[in-house]
Amino acid sequence: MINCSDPVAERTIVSRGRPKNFCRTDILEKALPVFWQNGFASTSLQLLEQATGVNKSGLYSEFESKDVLYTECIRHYLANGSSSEILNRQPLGWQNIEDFIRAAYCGESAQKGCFTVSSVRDFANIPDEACDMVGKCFSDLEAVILQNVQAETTRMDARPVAELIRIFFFGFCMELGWNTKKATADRKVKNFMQVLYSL
Amino acid sequence: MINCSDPVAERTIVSRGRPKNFCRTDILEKALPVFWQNGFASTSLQLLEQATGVNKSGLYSEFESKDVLYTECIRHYLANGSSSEILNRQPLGWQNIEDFIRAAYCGESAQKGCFTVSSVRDFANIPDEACDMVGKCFSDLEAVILQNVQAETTRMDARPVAELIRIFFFGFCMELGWNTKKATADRKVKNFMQVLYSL
DNA sequence: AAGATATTGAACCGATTGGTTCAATATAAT
DNA sequence: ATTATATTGAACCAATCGGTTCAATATCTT
Repeated sequence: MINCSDPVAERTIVSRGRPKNFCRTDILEKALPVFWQNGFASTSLQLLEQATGVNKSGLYSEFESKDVLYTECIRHYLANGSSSEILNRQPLGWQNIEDFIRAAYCGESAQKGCFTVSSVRDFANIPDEACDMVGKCFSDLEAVILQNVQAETTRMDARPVAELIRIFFFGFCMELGWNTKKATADRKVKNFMQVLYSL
Repeated sequence: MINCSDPVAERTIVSRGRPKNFCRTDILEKALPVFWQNGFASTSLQLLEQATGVNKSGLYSEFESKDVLYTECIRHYLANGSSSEILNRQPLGWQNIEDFIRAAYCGESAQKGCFTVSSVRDFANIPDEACDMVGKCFSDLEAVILQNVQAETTRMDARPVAELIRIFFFGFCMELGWNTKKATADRKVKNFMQVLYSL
């Protein structure tokens, strides 16, 4: 069974022997939603085996522990899965902010919200390295939000506005795990943007 | 060792025999911060024994399972621990909103934020009854927030403003588990209230 | 076919999980 | 002292946890 998108692409040299059937990236992308939905502690190796289709032996040949696998999921999400690149689109401004927030529930992903926001609740249980990465992600996020705010004209200082947006985004993502109705989410975003326009 | 505030008070009749050394409420109040900090899955019975000072046998004589203990913690928190009664103070208005948000980190509790908000991340693992109670709590919360908003004069409709406040509160509580500096929290609340005044 | 590599399944490990049972003991009223 | 109740600690239980090891097999190159 071939469940790897392109495992050969990750092989540094063409060697003889049985070719790899899965690659690191595939495992990460299949393990991530499991961590996302269940949280770190409630995600057993059994669940990870089922989700990735890779045996426990295989998982441990690729990752040295469950901790490392989780950390690498975070790293991969930050590098590829998050929607923060939306905030770099030109021109900077409110539209980017709105698109970014909407991406939390309008993407193709089955999971709603933001993996890093959800991971905050696991900070007591996950590796320090994962916490550090998420923390850095948050400050980076506020920085790029700030740039978009500064591109608009506001009566209030841009910095507190950027902070408000980040906090709203946090709460908004949390509620997406709770109330997943798209119409509700649409209304919240629309109202929030109205607030931003008036600041 | 007497670690019960008033166990006798809960006894319906004065019976002979050894008096109770602990009471239900004491256990709930000591177990709650453990659940709060670690989440449901990572809170083992061993941790609960240590925190409550009550043997596993004693815990199971009082609660039929870990699920029930958790559910009762939620119930007790909603009835006694939350700060939502602040929102009923007269006169209704912005001051209540501000006091309520501030209570999330200015109380005497060691835990910052809101237990029910934190519990959202455990929805995949906790009993349905607990989820239902928390869900009802949220709609109740928004209703009473709305009353306070309606007591003020705003250009925007009161309902979206109330919703914004609840979402902000969610995100704010999440960040309290992440950044616990009081000065930071003070600034966030101050800025948010400025936003509310302008709506 | 031979050699090299990838992957699996199963067996195993010690520790811990939530949960049960019960004898022993402590503390009260009678 | 007797009786009734509360509480403990320890011994269990089956199941699961994260983690390791390895023989067997599958799939490639040569």
